[in-house]
This record gives sequence, C-alpha cells and structure tokens, in this order.
Amino acid sequence: MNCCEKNNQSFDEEQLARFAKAMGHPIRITILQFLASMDSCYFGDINNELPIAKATVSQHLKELKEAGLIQGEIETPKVKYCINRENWEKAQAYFDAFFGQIIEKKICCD
Amino acid sequence: MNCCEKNNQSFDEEQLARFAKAMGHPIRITILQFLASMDSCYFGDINNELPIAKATVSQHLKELKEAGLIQGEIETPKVKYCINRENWEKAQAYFDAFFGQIIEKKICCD
DNA sequence: AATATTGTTCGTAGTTTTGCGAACAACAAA
DNA sequence: TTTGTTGTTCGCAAAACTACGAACAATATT
Repeated sequence: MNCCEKNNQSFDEEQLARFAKAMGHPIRITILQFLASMDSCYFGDINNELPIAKATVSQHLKELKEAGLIQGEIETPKVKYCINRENWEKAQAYFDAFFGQIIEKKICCD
Repeated sequence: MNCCEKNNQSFDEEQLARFAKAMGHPIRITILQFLASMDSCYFGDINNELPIAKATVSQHLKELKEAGLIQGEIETPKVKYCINRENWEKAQAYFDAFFGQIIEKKICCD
C-alpha cells in the first residue's frame, strides 16, 4: 500500500459523524478532556467543573454515553464516569483515517 | 516530554468543537470525503453525488466553509470547491492532540 | 431581448438541541 | 420515619438544524 492508496475507507461514515456530533459542543469537549485526564470520577466532580445546571450536565453526559465515548456506572449513591477506552480508540482510528485520506498531491502524485 | 506529559492542551477547545460540529452530519462527512479524494470540483459534481435537494447541499457546503474545512471559489458560472488544506491540517492536529491526551495508565503511569 | 446554466438565498415547516428548575428515585443516616 | 445526598428525568421554552421548492442573481448563448 503506497501513499496514494492508503486509508481506503477504513471507517464507517455514520459512526464517524456520530462521534463528531457528540464532540460538537464545547461543554462536551471539556467533559471529555476532564475525564481523559484521570482514571474516573463522579458526576459531582464533573458538575463542579462546569458553570451550568446539573440537569444540563446530566444531559451532555447522556449524549456522550449514547455516542459511546464515555461510560457510567452506579456506585450508590454516586455515579462514576470514565472514558470508554475501546470506543475512544475506535474514534481515534476513525478520525485518523478520515484526515489521512486526503490526496497528497505534492508528495506522491505529481 | 515523556509519555505522561504529552499533548498539553495543544488545541483550542472551542475550535475543536466547531470542527467536530461541522463533521457531525453524515452528508457533510460524505462531502468532505469526496473533496478529499480529488484536488477540487464544482458544486454540480458534489450535488450529483448526493440524494438531496441542491438547496440543502448548498447549505451544508456553507457550514463546512464557515467551519473552515473547505473553501469555495467562483468560476463563473460554476463554483469550485476544495478542501481548505491549512485548516484540514489544523483540525487533524487538534483531533490528534485531543485523542492523544488520555492518560495511558498501563503504559507509563503504574 | 429572450433563454439557458449554475448555484445561492428566501421563506416555510418540522425536528432536534440546549438549558433550566422542579420533581422524582434510590439509598444512607439521624 | 424523617431528613440528606446524589443524580436522573420531566416539562417547558428558546434557539438551532435539516430539508425543500421557489425565487433570485450572474453570466453566456441564441
């Protein structure tokens, strides 16, 4: 596989769009960054980082969870959240393949 | 810089969210892929690839342009679109830094 | 001047997103 | 049993998104 035929659609368009959509809000980027900076934490910790109502935080967490980027686990009476590593890596690979698929004319196709 | 302190916030959260949001629709992913597969093309070519009304295609192109991922240029009577390479690479770097910032506990922090 | 080509913009409709406070659920503690 | 703690869900409102056809703009062609 030379540089002109790399990354032949090594991702699912729908899934990539879903990941991207979940990342398409500054608050959710902040949440993901926060979670990525540690092993795991509770809802309250995340809520404390953000200047918005807890109902809204919960909503954003729900969307990130549905997109598969994070996961939540009940530890009564708290809820522990963390990055979903498997899907995180999948997303990483998808975005990588997506951005890598551009034709590199100057390098290999002149 | 060892593996535990890499990628210290080497991206702008707001801008990353803007890129992600623009990519958060399957049609727009398709458009970006199509444009990435060639040097440039006209609106009509893009429109032909998609099963939606031209007004909607135009709208999606506008959003991608506003997010900085593509650029358009009038070549009367056509409009030529192409990937905005500068911002494409910026987006690539941002996503890369974002996904790379997760703590790699098993590898370096035990 | 009338006609054709290529896209954008406008106006509209329906859906989704974002955000909030209030109410609720599940459990622990007094 | 009452009270507290921790988060989720509900109901609402405002805004943004998605999609379409029709109208329009800019230019070429007949």
